[in-house]
Amino acid sequence: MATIKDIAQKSGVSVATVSYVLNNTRWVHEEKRKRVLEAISELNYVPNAVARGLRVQKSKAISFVVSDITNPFYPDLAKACEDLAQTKGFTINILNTDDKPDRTQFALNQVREGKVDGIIVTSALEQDREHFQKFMEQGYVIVLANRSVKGLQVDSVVADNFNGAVMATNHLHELGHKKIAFMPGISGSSITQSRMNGYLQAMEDAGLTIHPEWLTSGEARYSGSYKTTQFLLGLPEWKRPTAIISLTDIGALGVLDAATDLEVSVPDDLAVIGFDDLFISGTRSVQLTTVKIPRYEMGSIATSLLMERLEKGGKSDFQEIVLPVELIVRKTCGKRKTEIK
Amino acid sequence: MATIKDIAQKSGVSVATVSYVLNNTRWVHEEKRKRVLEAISELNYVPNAVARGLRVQKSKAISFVVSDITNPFYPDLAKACEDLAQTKGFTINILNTDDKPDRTQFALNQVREGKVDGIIVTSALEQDREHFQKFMEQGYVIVLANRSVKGLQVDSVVADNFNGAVMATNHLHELGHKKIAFMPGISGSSITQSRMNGYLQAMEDAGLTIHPEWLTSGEARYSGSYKTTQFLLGLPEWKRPTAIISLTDIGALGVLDAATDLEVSVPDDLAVIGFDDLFISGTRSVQLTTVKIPRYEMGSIATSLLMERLEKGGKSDFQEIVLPVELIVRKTCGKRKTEIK
DNA sequence: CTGAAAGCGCTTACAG
DNA sequence: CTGAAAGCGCTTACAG
Repeated sequence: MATIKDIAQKSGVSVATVSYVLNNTRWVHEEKRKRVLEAISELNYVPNAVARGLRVQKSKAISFVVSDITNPFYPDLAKACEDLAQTKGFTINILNTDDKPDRTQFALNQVREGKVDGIIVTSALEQDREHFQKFMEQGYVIVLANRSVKGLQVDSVVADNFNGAVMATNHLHELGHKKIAFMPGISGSSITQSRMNGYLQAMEDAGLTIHPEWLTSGEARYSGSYKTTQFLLGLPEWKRPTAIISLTDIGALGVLDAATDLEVSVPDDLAVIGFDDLFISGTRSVQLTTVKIPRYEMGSIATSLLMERLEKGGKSDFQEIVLPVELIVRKTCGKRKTEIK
Repeated sequence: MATIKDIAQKSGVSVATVSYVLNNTRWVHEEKRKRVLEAISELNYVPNAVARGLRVQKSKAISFVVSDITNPFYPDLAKACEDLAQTKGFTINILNTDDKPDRTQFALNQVREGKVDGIIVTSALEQDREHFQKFMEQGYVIVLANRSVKGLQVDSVVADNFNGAVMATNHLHELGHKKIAFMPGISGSSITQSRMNGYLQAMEDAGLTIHPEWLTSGEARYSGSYKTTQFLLGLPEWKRPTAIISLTDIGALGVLDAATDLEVSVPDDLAVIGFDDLFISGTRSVQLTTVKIPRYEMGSIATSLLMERLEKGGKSDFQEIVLPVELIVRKTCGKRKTEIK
């Protein structure tokens, strides 16, 4: 592998000059410039990014931290991140945490080690607060996407989860439902919290009462939601929900399948709403009514925030961006008001 | 940020000694050792990976190159890659190519720049052959997963696509189908090629004739497959297929939706088989019969192959691993033989 | 307009 | 058992 030294020798200039033409960072005599360029192409030279990184103390890489890239919610975020990062010459590292705090710590370490310049975390938990706080105090940069952390001063972008849940609940209420269950995900996630609050608020505003069983977690995943639905549908009729709001579309798929297996028909006997609007949800086979979360946009904005922060530095003027959501009405809630006992 | 020098000073030893205790690479007097460790924890020191990387000429990172991480086929591969890489202390870079050759070139450059030690490409195309060849001749390491490149000497892992297609075709034939269409994806991909060959072979063995229209591409995506299905189903009855093999499950979803919209019922009037066995395919709403591709295993093996090659080096003894596939019979092909005209 | 040299933060022969 | 020093491949003040 040729190095800058080889190029300098071959073209009879100093390594400094080679560096200058490489980076176009100061005027070089045309003649020399040409010789350098020739040597570069002849020796098939490509500058070593690690050496450069060490010298300028920048890696031109960022980490994208996610609980599980296998969850169809996240790839869009990751894609957006890469699309944008790439235009700025950044490379992206992906890191699955499985929502385990020590994996998140590991992610923070990547920037401490200088492997990446900053980090986007989509899997923040309440219990990460102190670690993030300390991390930022040390001058490292982080931006939160998707999940936020209460009381933490940091750049972040989240969906308007509260209102999404309000919209979902109201929609069901307008359709005549009174027994509406809300199926939360893991605790410590701001998403569960905000959506639950929206649901609670809307239920109260509608004058509807809530049975504690209606708040049983489905872990936001397929199988958890499947099981919780079995439980919910097995409740005595007076408190058996006629509608279920699932924290995610993937969870809603579990709800739908449990209903199918129990032979309760959707939307006639059970209405279901998800969150996310995954590709699959719009498919003829599924036709799930759901609250659409603008994932690509979220990833894009998170990346911009990170880039900005990387440029300007500092620990103030943090931005918290809340993206509007949209209720996508499809076929899992019924199209018209039907009498519900 | 503390450096190794700070630690050396604070604990009154040489930087060499600090390095040795850090890496546990030679015996250090217990006393000093303790002082070093103390200094490290007091100053919150974490070694700079970039400096280390420059010195040892290894980045401890690999790239995972994919056409589109947003395609639900790939995250499992990426996850497997990260899971395994992580145990070896490697970090993983993700890179979407959109099947554009220049993006693949860009990926190769990451290793030329020393940003990563090697690269796993899941998006290889026939037209990449020369570039890969040259790349490997320069001593860089690459392993192919999912898609292979004919005539290229390289470590690789692919599914047994030929037999998968044979199994799918035979299954349909046994069910009584004679007019079986096969919907290819993009050209240049070994997947389309192998599966098409399997289909062709099985059709011939069954003594079935093929109309050229039956080989119209669906681009392996939802909308392309949707359109191609409209076309196929619009053919005059004597050559309208009664069964469609889609190159992917995502494509099969498009086939299914087109059928629904055209009011041809599955499996009664149309049988469909996909490839992949995505999570969604097993769902009650879909119940797609499909050829299962062991994605996680594939990602895992690709990563092992890369790690091995990184350790032993060399340009010989390349391994080509072919993973067995499995036909998962669900509901889109009919359960029993029905008479088909 | 251009070059010699310091230095980024490590590891690792080499010498003692 | 331990340290001084070279060197990985760059960039960038500094001097001319």
